[in-house]
Amino acid sequence: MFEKRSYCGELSKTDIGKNVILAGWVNRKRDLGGIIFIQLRDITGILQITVDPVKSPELTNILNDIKSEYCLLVSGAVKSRAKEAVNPDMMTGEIELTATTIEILNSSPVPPILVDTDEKIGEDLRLKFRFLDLRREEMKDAVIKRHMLMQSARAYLSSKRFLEIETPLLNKSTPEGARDFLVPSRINKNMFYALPQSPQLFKQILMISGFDRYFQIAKCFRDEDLRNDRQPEFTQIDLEMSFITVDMIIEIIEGLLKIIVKELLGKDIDMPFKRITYDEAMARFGKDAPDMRFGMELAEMSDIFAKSDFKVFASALKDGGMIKAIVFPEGGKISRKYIDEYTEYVKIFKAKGLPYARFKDGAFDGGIAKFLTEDEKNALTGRLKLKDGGIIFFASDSEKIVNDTLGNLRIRLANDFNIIDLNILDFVWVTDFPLLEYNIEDKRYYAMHHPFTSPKKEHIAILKNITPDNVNDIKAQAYDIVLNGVEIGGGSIRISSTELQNKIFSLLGISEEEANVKFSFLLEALKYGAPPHGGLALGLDRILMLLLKRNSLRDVIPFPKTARGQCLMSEAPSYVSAEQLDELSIKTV
RNA sequence: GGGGUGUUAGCUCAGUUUGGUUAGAGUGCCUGCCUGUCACGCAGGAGGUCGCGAGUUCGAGCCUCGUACACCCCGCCA
Repeated sequence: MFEKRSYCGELSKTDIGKNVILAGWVNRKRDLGGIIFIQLRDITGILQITVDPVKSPELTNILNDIKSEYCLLVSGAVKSRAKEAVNPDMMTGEIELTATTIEILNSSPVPPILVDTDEKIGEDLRLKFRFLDLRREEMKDAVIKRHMLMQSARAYLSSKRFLEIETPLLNKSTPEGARDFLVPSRINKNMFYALPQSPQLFKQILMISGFDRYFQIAKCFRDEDLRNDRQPEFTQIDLEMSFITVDMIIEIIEGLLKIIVKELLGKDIDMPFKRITYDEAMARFGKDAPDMRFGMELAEMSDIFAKSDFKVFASALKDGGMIKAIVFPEGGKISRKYIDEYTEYVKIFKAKGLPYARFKDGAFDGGIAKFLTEDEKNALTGRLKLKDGGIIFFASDSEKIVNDTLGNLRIRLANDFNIIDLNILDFVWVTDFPLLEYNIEDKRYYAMHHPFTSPKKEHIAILKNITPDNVNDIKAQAYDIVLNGVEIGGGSIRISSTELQNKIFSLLGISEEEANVKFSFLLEALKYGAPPHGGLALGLDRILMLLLKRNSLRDVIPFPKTARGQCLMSEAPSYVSAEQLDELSIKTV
């Protein structure tokens, strides 16, 4: 029977008259008394099965038993529907199957969540009963699109001479970066493997080994707190190339993203993508992942208010801070209630307040308008290209707080007033990231990307005289790819010289000894004719989330974790037996 | 580590300015009727530890405190 199975969603008018066998689940059953309809669902779609108890009395008993989510094997003839019975909203709405036999392959209790519903089901329930949730159209679509994405990435990269090579999941722990998930070694008492945060070191080794183009659809693990766009285990399309330039990498990735978008959405996207430097992104959008689908850019105001008597501005400047502003054009929509809400909102980013002023009938009004001098008003009007009805929001504080405040407020306003065209796919490269950043509390430098990132050639010289003040002038050959304001990937040209690598380690406060303990195999390998190389990793889950317009990574991962890192279905993580712990020489507290 | 929102029937939610008799709706489920439905329809019915634990009160779904879980945000995520 199963050998000759047809699929519900693949039958059409051309199959009319054929006898077919279908296997699937009961989506809905409609018992009209004299006639019974069963919507049968399989991976491809839904087909209506009709049964006439008068003509098929032998099916009557079985029909009484059949309920939602029963698993059935049905045989019968494909028939065209009468004109008035056609359902235009259904893919198979012109045909139906008149059942001659129905076998119940398995029954089902009343499902706790309805598969065929548009109603929003609580996420905890969906995760607990994921096997039912995955039967829902939305999830099924995500899983299928995920497959399509992976297949088209494999085909494309293979065609560009990339080899798919696996790297170990059981790795050495490296304290730099995110927290590692640790795996105890039974054979080596008191020792631990770490699950990879990314295959970074191994893919560089592969370059040195001469596999000059590598890719992997790689599972990565980071033991950090979760968000709607962050899971403890996630998937990267990871790649690395030898003998390349930043432009070459960018071109290959643009080609990859283009075919992915074409495959999943049937859309053509324009190439090449926009490019913006990190410094410009921070200046204009306040974020290193700018959402450029709308305006309302941040404007520098420090010079205009250099002599301001307004205490908030004056003290911010005196403390070495800055002043920026954004304009929301439809200020009339911003009621007192919104102002209060946003004033509260920006406190999240450590802003002390949210100064604002309205521009109406050629004059400033409300908020801090009364503190503005004529010169300041004129300068504001010009720089912000103020139009009637606009409202200006200011931030004055340290650069970080100012950018965080206005960068996030800008997005918040755009969302609250629906000014973003959600059909746009806005890809942008962010280039020239700083190589290092200085942490005031720890009084040391940290790698912005990772310690193997190459500085721009022309900036290597500055490394000798690095200070917390000029650290930002040293740019890396590092780049992120951003889609609609979300980072979907990043990479860099790597350091291929032992000498430079050691120099960077010393700047990062990693002693030669320490570096040898942590990265000995890479440092050793670099000596043996390491080719210039670089690469990038794309967040597969995030790309899928954005392309399918889902709000969370959990909606594009078949079996995701909750915000506390638990799997509500399998109930991982869990306690383990004393015997297991004994074997590993581990004591719990 | 910190902040916010939520938790009431299987599911999605309402629950009244201000605490007051027997906690409601839609849907699902069960029973009956129904030969062209497609969110079938009609009639009837069952279904509740108001997350959990304390407290205030004559009286708590509602107020207070604690706690668990889910989601969102800050920190964190080279």
